[in-house]
Amino acid sequence: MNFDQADALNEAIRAVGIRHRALAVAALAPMGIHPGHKLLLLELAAGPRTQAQLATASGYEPPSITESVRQLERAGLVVRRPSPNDARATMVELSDQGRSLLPKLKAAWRHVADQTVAGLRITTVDHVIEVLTDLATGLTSTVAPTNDVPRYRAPRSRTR
Amino acid sequence: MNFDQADALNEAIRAVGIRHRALAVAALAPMGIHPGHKLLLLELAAGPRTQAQLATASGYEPPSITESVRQLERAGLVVRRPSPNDARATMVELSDQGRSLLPKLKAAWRHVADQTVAGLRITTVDHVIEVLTDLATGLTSTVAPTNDVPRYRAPRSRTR
DNA sequence: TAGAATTACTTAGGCGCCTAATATTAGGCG
DNA sequence: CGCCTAATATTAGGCGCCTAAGTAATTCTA
Repeated sequence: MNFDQADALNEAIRAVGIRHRALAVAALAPMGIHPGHKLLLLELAAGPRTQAQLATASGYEPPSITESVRQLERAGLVVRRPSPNDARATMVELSDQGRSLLPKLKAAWRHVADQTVAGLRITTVDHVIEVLTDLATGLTSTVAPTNDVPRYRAPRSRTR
Repeated sequence: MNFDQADALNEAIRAVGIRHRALAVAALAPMGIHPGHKLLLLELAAGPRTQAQLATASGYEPPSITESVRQLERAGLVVRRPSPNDARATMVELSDQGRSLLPKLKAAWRHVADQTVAGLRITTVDHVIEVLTDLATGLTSTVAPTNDVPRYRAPRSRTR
């Protein structure tokens, strides 16, 4: 690939990412949450989860989960309680308030997608989804093996 | 658009953005710079610029430019000097060291693009560029008018 | 030409997410 | 049973970028 093509590709990805995130932030702000929260809430819609499960599902690191869950709890959207099976783990689940927010959340999420494709000139929505999905799965399989370290390494030992 | 389509689109964009950025970070790290710096260096390759011009060209806010230029200066890639025409403005230009880094920088940038499309299964590179460019330009014209405030508002007055 | 508005940049502080390091619990195995 | 390793969660601190608010210089305008 020549430089101009590469630059066009890279910059388009960067621009799309930034703009899309801006749309998501704007759509979710009225509910008092941000894009990272949305992922967790929608995952919790399927049932209670430990924080480790939330980390895997969302792709965020455990410390980020700790903080986000704390924020969601403070907002009253989520409840934390110790796991009955594992004294290390914390179960997180939607509160009634959190559950009642889901429809509005999904509507906002659809709105973001609609806005994202509203300005298309030469392609169709299906087309965009197809290409982006292909790109995303290709990237996931390309990037992941590069750093074949697990996402979260437990401490090697208690030394020092 | 139904929810599953919307979610697929949104998540694909999110995933592509994250992965792509990870690739860019990895490719630029050996040179001691990060993706935000790259934009500035490549803009400066075309000639000296004021920080305000860099802000407009890169899409970053002036305080971010201040910090990034400071880092690039500390790394010896860039030189700052007062503008001869305007005592408020600072001219930024590449140092010899910065200029000599450009070829490696462009190579890394091409490498990122190559990696990005390496995993494609059902589309071609040209296709991806076409779709993403369409999406990016559509988004720019959709998002920008929403908040039709200039990117950087000077203080209204010296009050209080 | 003097005051008001605008522009260039900086400082201060926040936010979302990260890595490193740590405490605690769980489970495999001699 | 007693280790040793792995897993869960947290604290501490960093990074890139942001907004708000401030200073100083310039331009507009009445």
